[in-house]
Amino acid sequence: MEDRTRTDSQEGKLLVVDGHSLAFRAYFALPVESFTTSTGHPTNAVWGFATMLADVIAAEKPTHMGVAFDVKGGTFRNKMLPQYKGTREAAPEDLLSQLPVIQRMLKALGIVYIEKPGFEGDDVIGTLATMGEKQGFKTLVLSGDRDAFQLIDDDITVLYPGHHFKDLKHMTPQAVMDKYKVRPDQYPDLAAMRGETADNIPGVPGVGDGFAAKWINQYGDLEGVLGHADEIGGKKGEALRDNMEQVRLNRKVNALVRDLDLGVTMDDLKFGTIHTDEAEGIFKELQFGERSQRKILKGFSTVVGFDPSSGSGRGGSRADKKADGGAPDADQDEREVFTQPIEDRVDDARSLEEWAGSHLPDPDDSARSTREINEQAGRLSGDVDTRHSVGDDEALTARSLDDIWVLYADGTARQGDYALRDLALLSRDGHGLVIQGDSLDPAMVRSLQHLIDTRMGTCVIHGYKEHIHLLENAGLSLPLPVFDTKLAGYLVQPDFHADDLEHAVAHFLDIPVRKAPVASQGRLPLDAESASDREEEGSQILRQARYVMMLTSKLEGLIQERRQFSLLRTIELPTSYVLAGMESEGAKVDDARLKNMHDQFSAEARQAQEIAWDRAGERVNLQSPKQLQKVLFDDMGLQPTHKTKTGSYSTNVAVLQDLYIKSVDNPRANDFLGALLRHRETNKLKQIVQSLREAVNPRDGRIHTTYEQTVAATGRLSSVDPNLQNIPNRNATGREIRSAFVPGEGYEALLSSDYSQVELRIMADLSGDQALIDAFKSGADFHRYVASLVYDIPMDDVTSDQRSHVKAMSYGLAYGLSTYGLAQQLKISPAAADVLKSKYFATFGKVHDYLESLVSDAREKGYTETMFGRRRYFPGLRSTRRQVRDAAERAALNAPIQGSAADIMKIAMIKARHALDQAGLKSRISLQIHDELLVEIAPGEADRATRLVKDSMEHAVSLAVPLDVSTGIGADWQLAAH
DNA sequence: AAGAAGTCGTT
DNA sequence: GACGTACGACTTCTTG
Repeated sequence: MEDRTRTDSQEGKLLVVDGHSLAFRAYFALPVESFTTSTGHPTNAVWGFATMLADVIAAEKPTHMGVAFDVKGGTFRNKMLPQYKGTREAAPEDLLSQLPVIQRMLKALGIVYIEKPGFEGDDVIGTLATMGEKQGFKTLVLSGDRDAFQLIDDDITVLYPGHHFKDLKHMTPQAVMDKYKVRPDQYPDLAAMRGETADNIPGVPGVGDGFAAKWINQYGDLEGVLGHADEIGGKKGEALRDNMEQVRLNRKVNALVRDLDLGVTMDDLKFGTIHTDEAEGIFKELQFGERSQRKILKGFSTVVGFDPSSGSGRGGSRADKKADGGAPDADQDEREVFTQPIEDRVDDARSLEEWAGSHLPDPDDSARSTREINEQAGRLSGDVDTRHSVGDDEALTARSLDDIWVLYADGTARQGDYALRDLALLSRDGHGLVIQGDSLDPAMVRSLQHLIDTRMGTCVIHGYKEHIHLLENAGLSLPLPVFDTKLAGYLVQPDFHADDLEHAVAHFLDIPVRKAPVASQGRLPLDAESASDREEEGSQILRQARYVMMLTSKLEGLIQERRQFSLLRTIELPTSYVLAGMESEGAKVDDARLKNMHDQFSAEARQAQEIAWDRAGERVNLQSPKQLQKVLFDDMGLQPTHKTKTGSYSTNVAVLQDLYIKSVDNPRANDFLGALLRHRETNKLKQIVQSLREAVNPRDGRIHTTYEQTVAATGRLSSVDPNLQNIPNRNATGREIRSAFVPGEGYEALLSSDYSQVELRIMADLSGDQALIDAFKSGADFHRYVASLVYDIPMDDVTSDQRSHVKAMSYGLAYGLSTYGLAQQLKISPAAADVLKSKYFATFGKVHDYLESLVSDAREKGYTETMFGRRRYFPGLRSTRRQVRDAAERAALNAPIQGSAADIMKIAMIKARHALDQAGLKSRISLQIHDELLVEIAPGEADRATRLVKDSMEHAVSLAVPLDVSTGIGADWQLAAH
């Protein structure tokens, strides 16, 4: 915390604390699960309160102090405003029970606390602060209640917790001006108009801080604003006029009383004696860790010169420490381990090696290199047997992660451009090394590479794929690490999305975490950064590395418990390696073709727009659902058919097409709808083409997408920046865009290789339904074959309608499709859909049983599992809300099927990459679109590459049915389709 | 500038 | 009263 202590006045420094608001904030900021005694008593509010107070006292060193509390029973405010704090009164029992404990603790620590019946803590605070000021004290008010802002002036500062409890904002007059654009004394005027959700005080609807401030500055104060309410136009003006009474009332309620008779003098607020025994007794009762106790006592004692070490002699600490004495203990009370690693420095290759020698685990017995990826892939050689393991989890698990180190790199990675900033190496003994990317000379790179190659078997990384890119930028290659906390976190909880490392730590370790400042995101050119900035960054990156270390112990346990180690090491990590390669290489596009398409789509969209505008009689924004609603349903008087989630009338294609058909008698509307539909389509295509063009890296004319490996809850990949997994394919016009994807220089063709009906084949395997298995083994047209079974007619007699109905039914199964949905999709009656479904299940009884069992198992266990042990949890299955439950059931039905398909494709990619490398081919995997691989083919390699890729995919796993892969080769992606 | 809502592209 | 999974991206509109 930076030192903001101003020159203290002669009289001293007074700290006034809003006990309730602070306890309240602490309670909600800290997860109660991780702050509970063994007897089940919550302690999070007490702990947060005590540590924050200790911090503030240590940092500000006040001479006098008082804590104010609210008293049970109403105050004068409730009489004016019955709903006042209506929401807050319902404070959870878990919090209320902690308030007396806090008061006991304060007493033991020699701190005065004050309650005044009929008034709030706020009024006590206002009074104390005023008293202090009058007597010449510098005053600090620690409060999480913004009403306190009105007290601020040159001598009174409010310490206000930011979004993260514990980073306190020093609210000075200037800080209030900066944030709210009004003076502190005007703040209550502003708050009266805005309202206060936390206190259940309604403001003027639609008016926030911004508008309130604007008006106050225009008219001077609240009365000025209300006096001129007539002059304020728009909805907000109207709302203001409608709520003048409420606002006046709010203003009365939020004024703090500053002249209560509390019966205390400043002398009473001096620090008393700390009753160490009593305090420690309370801490013990609360089961605070030893470190917490010391920290709290030390904080409070700053001001009275108390030495914590004298009073708290205690039995020996835990015996599981590492040999080298003073090193931080990795296993200590995790919620308060923020001990910064010891930061070491090296500036040449030799000292780097020495550092590694004395701090990192010993080199592995066999030197590793990127070849390990091949060893890993080697384990996948031959068919992987489905039931259901890609490795021996026991054996892998036996490799303990005790002796590990963390490699953490920081930098930017985007669309094929990668820049390493800093690199941190953190050892288990608490020593950390920070190396600036731009300080790496060739000798250091060589040392570093050697260090990495020989120690990757003990290295933990957070995000292997990203690290491959960053290190690649520095000329370093990165073999498989032993563990990846990002991937592990994803396997443990695939639907949790951590935005960053800090978020993941906060989530998995249940601790409050300081958010990394974003300021370092390259806003300043490097040379403009001061030395201290870089230094700050050094400790920053070590802190991140420390987080990775902390995550490792937690996640390792969870992964072992779930037996997902082989999933992580044999599928996910090698997949990262393959993806990194694909991202670096990118996919070549023919920009001339893209430009052509763009011009064409633009022209068509413009044309359609002209017609639409003409028929509408106004220049409606065709991309604004809101404006379209007005034109269609108000002006033209068409009948809306479908509502959106929020209750407005939908204007999506289905509706527009429906309206189009129904409006044959209304040429104006009909023309408009036709033009609108054409505009929708062409404009969308235009956008897609445009975004592709913008994504082309000028360095190589290629598009480098980023595959997200930890986003899709089912285990699939996703593609961003740009998304290359949703390039149009359904109709001819859109499909044209695929012709812009071409082989790059040195390559002669593209190979498209995709699985046919993987998901259905997985269902056949998992359900063991003999009829379905036979259908696949027959080698006949699958859907036709199934239709002939379902309708009990010869294959030759199956009509195209029957075939497509059965096809839709088959796919619908895996999605938990309702008969209603099926009927809609096939445009048949719900009754007919129902008949189809019964016939289908009569034919494939075991499929039905399997799907049922999937859901009931999930309900029982709480999760589903893929063939390779990828889990997904479904809390929604126990929801009392039907809609939520139904959705969860459908997802639970789909997850193991879609997820197993994803597992299989990942294995296939690893194998294909391995096979291509082994054969010494230049051809390379370019894109993955869930069940399709697009491969860039080098001259003369078409046949061999096709065979290797097809084979890798077909033999990724062996199921009860064969995996069928169809391939095609062409001069562009569209021509490669088959 | 950020977020919500609506729409639509893929598998 | 809704009614197929899983995503990413674009635009508008509102709010700040």
